[in-house]
Amino acid sequence: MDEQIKSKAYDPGAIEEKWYDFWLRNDCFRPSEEPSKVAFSIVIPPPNVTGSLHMGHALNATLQDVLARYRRMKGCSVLWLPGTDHAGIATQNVVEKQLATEQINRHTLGRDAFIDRVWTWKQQYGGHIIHQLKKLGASCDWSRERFTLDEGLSRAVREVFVRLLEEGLIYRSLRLINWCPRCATALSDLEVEHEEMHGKLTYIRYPFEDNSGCLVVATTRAETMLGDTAVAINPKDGRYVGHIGKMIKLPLTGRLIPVIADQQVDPGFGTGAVKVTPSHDFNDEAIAKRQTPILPFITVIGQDGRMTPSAGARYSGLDRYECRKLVVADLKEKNLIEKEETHNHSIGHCYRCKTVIEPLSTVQWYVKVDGLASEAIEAVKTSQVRIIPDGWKNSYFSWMQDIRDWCISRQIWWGHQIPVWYCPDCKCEDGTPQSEHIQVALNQRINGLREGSYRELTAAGLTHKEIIANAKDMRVGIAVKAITGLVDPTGCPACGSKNIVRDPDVLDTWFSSALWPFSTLGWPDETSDLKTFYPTSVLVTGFDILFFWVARMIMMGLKFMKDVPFRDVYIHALVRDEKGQKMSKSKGNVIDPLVMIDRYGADAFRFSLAAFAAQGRDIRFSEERVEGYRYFINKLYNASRYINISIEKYNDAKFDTIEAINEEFKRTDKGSLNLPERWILSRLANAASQTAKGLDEYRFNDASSAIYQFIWHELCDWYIELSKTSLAQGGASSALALRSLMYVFGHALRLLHPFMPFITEELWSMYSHNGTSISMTTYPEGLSTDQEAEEKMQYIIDCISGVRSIRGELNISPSKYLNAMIRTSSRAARSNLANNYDYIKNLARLETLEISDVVEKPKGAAVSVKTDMEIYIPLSGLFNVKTELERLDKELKKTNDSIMQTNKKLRNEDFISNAPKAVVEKEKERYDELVSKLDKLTANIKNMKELEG
RNA sequence: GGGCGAUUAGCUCAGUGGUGGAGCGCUGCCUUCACACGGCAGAGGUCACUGGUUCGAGCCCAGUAUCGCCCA
Repeated sequence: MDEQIKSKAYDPGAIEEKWYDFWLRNDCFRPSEEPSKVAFSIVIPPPNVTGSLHMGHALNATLQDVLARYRRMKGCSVLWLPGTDHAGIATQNVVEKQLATEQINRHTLGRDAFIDRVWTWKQQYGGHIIHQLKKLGASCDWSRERFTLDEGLSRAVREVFVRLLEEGLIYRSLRLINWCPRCATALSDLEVEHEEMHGKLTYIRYPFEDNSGCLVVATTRAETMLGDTAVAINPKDGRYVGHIGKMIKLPLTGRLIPVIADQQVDPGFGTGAVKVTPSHDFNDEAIAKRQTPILPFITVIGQDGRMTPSAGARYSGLDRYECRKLVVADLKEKNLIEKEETHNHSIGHCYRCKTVIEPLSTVQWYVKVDGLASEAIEAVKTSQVRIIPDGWKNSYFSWMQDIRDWCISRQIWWGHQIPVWYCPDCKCEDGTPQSEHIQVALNQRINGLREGSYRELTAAGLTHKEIIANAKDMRVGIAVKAITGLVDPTGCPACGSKNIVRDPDVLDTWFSSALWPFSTLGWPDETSDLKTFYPTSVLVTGFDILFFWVARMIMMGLKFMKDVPFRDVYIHALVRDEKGQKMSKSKGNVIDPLVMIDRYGADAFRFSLAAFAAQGRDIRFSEERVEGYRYFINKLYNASRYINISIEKYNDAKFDTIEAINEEFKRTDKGSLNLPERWILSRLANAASQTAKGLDEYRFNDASSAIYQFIWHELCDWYIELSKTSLAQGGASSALALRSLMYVFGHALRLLHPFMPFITEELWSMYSHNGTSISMTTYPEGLSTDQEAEEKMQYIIDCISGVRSIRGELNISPSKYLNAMIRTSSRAARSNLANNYDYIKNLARLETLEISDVVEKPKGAAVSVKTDMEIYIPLSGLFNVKTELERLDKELKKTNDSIMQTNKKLRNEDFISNAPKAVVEKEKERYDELVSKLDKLTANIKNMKELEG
């Protein structure tokens, strides 16, 4: 026997790596080439290349692996494609921090050198998370691993961008966007998190130009008043209508601004008069654009979050919050502050760095999404894409229905640079040279200039090359025509100039992620992978990226593949700590999956995650549960030990292979088996169908609990105990029990394999079998249940439990063997009991057992009353009659309550006439059984009382 | 402000109109021959509240309360 099996406790650490290597060596994770097999594919939600495995990834990967292994065993050609995304802002941040320790920044380094640095970093540290997935047992096809900045994926991005641009679905626009002053880039609406903050509402007096008094406006951002270009009131607000058209002399600046009317002004907010800062507030921008002519935009806060020269000399250069304090102080001094109130309002923060975002007016690239979105809505409405659980459909629809155009340009360097060039030598439509609209900031002062338009720089003597080499940033006005193409242009197609400049921005990382389900399969080439595996079968992900990613993949898939990217979307819960709080580094409540694996083994950890994965919103993760499943594994391990030990002890000849035994059972007439074997085979069939059903419906908790219940509470608690009797009998009985153990246990291992790949492989390897790996075997299906065996066995179990119950409640030691008498009037029941005589005797620990329809009630016997069975245990003098009476009384009361309940139903004519016939019949049967039980209990209590008396 | 969800045993949670479940914890007995990471037996419930629909409601509907999430 294997040395390891002699140990009483299972040690996961010792074997997991061994089996993972084994699977890789045997190519277990590659899709099968057999054309007859049904394709099943999953693309992994690409984790951030800077990331390391957290609980969310672990849950996500576990569920995918369970599905992948399950489908593989079901005979599919399974592709689970792994990879990472380049995480533009996050990765750039990491490398910039590294540079800062060397006292340099990306501008001193230059764009190309900086990008080289990021690649170097990526080779060294990136994708760490991918290797961590292996610890979890993930059965990804590593030969197909992808990265969003790979050559192939970049080609897909280029193709999509160019086509959308040519179709007019990608365009540039000057408008307010969410700007993160720390990351120094634009963000999409989704990348802004709104958070309720305590703030102050400052009431400022705005004097009329004609000295006819003041209008009081309320604001939470006093510093923006420097950029006000109007005061707005609601045209229906009687308090103010008379003021419309009057001019206000804006304090601290002296600028004259009008009082205007706008429908959207809420008369209930503040004083009902609001200041309008079109350059720094989304609502104000809308108000400004509704006016004719539109209101002026004055930008007083710059991209660095500091005040611009337009804010006035006193404030220019100040941080926006410093400036707020100074503005309020200055206004106070002039007695222009009416009051300050505390005020809660929600403020947008950068989702990466949590800096308060600043709405800024800039030119950015957008995807026009309304058309794409309506098709994507249709795909879900018609169930071309199923969202599971379908409660998420509502969120999806409501977001998609009022979706706004997607800002895709980012002012960073790490990512897919926008494939657009501009020609400074051409003219705009209005006749101005395009070079005037190309604004360049230089790294250093050259020829006396630090920045200027391309035209100014060339006028100052700079060459095109010098400009490109020293450009720190470049902003191109929307009047300038975009040049694009699938290959980089070498000159301007209109004028032939070679002096073209490339748009410096890169695309939002989610732009490339949106293409993931087809770009990873080789698109735009028509590869065989694409043909075989697209659309993918299921996407497994968390709801936090439903909009960021899932919705966008559906849009892009429909647009470019003319088909949905996946048939099913299974949305799993978020993992929280046991108090229900989000795990975060700052709270210090993060549980590291690798620590869990280290402590309890990957199998126990995976099983916990699957068992936790009920279809809900969140999971409260508890380490205790993991520990519990480690105990389960130990139980399984010891069951295997028992079987191994038994094979050695009772089978001198070489034991058959698992496959041979499976074949043998296929041919065996079930009627020839003993009851325990028939029963456990039936229960196995039940467990197999429950487990498969759970997995088919993405009910991972149901699937895992079905197999758990079967292995522990049916196989171990009952069948293994029953088998000891058979084994001890020797001969045919023993041989049959051994084979049954092997058959059932082998099936249980296969059912469990998708959840617990390591232990099942380890145990599988200890038995003789033909194939290489359990992961290459087939998933049990088509097993049949045996109703008769289940009923008969239940009767035996009730009988054994009845004896144990008496023993337990009267505190009789298991070491004491008892004498029992069973009375039942049913001949079939008596024959069932007689046929299973030894099992009952051994499991109930009986010295003698008498079965009859006319048992004389012994004096001083404890009794257990079942529906059509009474069990007597003569214990004269060994037990307290009073205790026993109490026990019976309790049972009597319970039975009585049930009778009342049932009787009430049966007396109800509406129930009899309206309920389904089967339900009524069942209820009647139940009533009869209960009454019979009550009679017996009453008789026994009477008997007992006589004894007492 | 709009929307979604939750409320079931001490705790964490399943529950699909027809006899309320699991894991952990708790109590008692037991070193029993695969496993004390174990076995056996038990205790523990106003299914948040109020109404309604139904022969029948933890489940469906309406409202209330509390908590949570998403969007603005």
